[in-house]
Amino acid sequence: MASASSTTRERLSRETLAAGALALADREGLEAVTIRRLATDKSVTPMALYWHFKDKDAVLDGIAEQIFDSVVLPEPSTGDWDEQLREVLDAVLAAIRPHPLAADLLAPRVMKSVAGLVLAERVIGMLRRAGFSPQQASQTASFLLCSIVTLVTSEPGKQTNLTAEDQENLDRGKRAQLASLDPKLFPSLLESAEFFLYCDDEDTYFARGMDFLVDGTRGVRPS
Amino acid sequence: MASASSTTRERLSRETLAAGALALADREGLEAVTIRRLATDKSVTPMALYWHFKDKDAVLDGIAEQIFDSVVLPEPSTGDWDEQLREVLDAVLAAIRPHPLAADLLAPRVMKSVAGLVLAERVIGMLRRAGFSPQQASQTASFLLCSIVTLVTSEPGKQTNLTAEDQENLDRGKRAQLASLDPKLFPSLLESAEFFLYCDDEDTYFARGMDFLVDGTRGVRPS
DNA sequence: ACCTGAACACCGTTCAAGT
DNA sequence: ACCTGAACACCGTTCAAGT
Repeated sequence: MASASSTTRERLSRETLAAGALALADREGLEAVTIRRLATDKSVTPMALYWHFKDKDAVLDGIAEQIFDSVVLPEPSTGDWDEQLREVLDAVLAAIRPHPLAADLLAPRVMKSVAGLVLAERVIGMLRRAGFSPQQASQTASFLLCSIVTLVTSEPGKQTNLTAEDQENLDRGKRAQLASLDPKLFPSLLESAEFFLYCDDEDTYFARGMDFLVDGTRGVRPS
Repeated sequence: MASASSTTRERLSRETLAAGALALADREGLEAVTIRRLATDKSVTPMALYWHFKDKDAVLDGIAEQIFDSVVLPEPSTGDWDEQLREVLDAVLAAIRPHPLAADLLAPRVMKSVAGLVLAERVIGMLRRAGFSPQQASQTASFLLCSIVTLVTSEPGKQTNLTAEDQENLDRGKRAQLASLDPKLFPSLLESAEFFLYCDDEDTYFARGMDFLVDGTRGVRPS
């Protein structure tokens, strides 16, 4: 009977659809996230999604929301303001790192999920207590989130979702293009050529990024 | 006769098409930049564009190239490395600021135009002389460019291209959403609410952003 | 060299209708 | 409440053909 069929489709829900969308983005990139693709993946008609989401942008909101939900904010510590900032930024980075292909959705959507709001409140509050004005605090907080996204999305070698051989071909092409440059005109570029293609130590890459952000924040801190 | 007609179409060229594409992006955003739209704007068939550009991505490359071309790099000065860095970053910012709706194209395309390569060489060279390793120099340079783009694209109130009234409606909605938050839970967010919607002084906003970037770079500088 | 015409395989979305 | 069918207005792109 129908109930025994292994292909019976379970009911759709906002949550399972959003989870499917995030998984798809992680595997194939944001361009692959389309209403029609999502529908066929769930063996359903495209229009079925419109019951659960207002439009495609709401689906993307759902992806972002899941990532914000995965941020585990540390307990407020007793350290200096810059140590506390570092701990929170580390938590955000940890949540975003698994999703380099979806991270671009986050910055414009902080205010559209409660987890995003909680995160923003946390960072802005910390900056306020560190002496920032409301305006500076909100601007700095938003810049910090954007920067973490930038670190994740522009890590050398991580911006793509190709097969190993396609990746190799693309790398070979870039290497050739760089190698064809005049060494008199582009000495530093040629010297660093390899490091545009891959990142040999991700952890120190991100650690340095975090150092940069905390130092930068210290630099613009009033008085 | 036809030669006297004011509507005679002049010959297409890669340059005029790319200029039209940039102007369109500036006016209506990147989503408006489509092969078909560009074609009808130039009173031509969509397929005509494929003579001048390999595909749509090449059109976007053309937009990015124009912005990179508009960067006027300062003469190498005799100041400290951080002063020189600041001067170059200011030049990049000045070139990107007029194009908030197209700026997202830049970061992945630095290596695809000569102006981009020249810019990258300049920054990486400066960082090398300041003591950065080739790897750190290239990573920092790429992060700096991304950050300038971030400053421009995420300036409060500038992420959109709506009519004045649509903008007001949207702002009213956001204000209402923020105002509905629990003041016990989101005190700092409510305090800064206005500053998510507009930026009262763009110049100091950008100046502080540049301070942040130079201080951050100082912070991660070796030894 | 430069452009057109017709066609294909995709999109998001609306609206009425089914259960 | 939840999903389908048919239709519309868009995309990018290929391929053969015109001048």
